[in-house]
Amino acid sequence: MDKPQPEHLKSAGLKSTVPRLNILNLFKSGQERHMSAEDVYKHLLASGDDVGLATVYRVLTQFEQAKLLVRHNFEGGKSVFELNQGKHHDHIVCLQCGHVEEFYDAAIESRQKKVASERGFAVHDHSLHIYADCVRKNCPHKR
Amino acid sequence: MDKPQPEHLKSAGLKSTVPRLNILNLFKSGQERHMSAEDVYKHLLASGDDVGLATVYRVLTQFEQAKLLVRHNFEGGKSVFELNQGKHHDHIVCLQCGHVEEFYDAAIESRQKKVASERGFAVHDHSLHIYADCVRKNCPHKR
DNA sequence: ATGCGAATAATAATAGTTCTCATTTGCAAT
DNA sequence: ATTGCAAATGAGAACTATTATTATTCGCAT
Repeated sequence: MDKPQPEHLKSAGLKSTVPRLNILNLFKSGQERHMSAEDVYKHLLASGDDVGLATVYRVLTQFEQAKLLVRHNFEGGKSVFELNQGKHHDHIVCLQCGHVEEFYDAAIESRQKKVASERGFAVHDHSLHIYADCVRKNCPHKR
Repeated sequence: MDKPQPEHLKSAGLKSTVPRLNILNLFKSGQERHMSAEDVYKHLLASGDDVGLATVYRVLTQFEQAKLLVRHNFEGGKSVFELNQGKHHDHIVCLQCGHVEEFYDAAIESRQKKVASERGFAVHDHSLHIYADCVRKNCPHKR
């Protein structure tokens, strides 16, 4: 269906290889927005692309450095990645079903900058995760 | 020097044992505010208290559940604990020296609640970590 | 087509944490 | 004070996520 798009890899200084294209396309396909290394590995195997788990880890890290992906460290120890679409956002994670919802709040962002600069810090980065339950009895995000 | 204070353990429904008292007192001593399991383990061994690493992990988790301690998952994968002193706060972590500074911003807190409730989530918890550099050339928080 | 440096796959190794289970301990009831 | 027993501990094995090692393979400029 969708052809590989090596331009993004080349412009990131990465030579275009089969595993890299497969991983990038998996994220671009939009099937699942947030995936761990294990998730990516399983998706690729399931769709017949033979790949090594170590390669998945390496490529995800490279993509993070190339700013193609963003890494998140949610509770639970494992890193989760998502396509970097330019617009920063924070996350609400449902503790019942694991569903991740994104949000952006300008007021929160600007207060953070203020707090940090008042204390003499130059902000690199931040992570804001709200851990919550879907309110309704039948959690709408069952997996 | 400082006597054990079993009241806190009892009221948390935990029977007062030697390792638990030692760990609680270590945090209360205030020497170091933020410690990983490994940190706690080393401190205890260094002060002559023989303890098992598995016990440290177990007790830290129990103390978290009993709300005696708060767990933080900063970048880097390992959990860090601090004494729960009632007042919630967020953290700025200096990427140069690892120093952790605490802050509280009412505006950020209330915006978070608003964002979550608008989306039908009941907030359990949140974590906000700002990763930054101390602005000055000579980072004031050298370790 | 071919050669070389980079990338890969398989596997071993590591770090952080949890589990298992035999032994010990806290403490309530004698 | 002793005893009994459930709960807690310690030692090490096991587990999970991730990184390192290395021989083989691949992308791509020539």
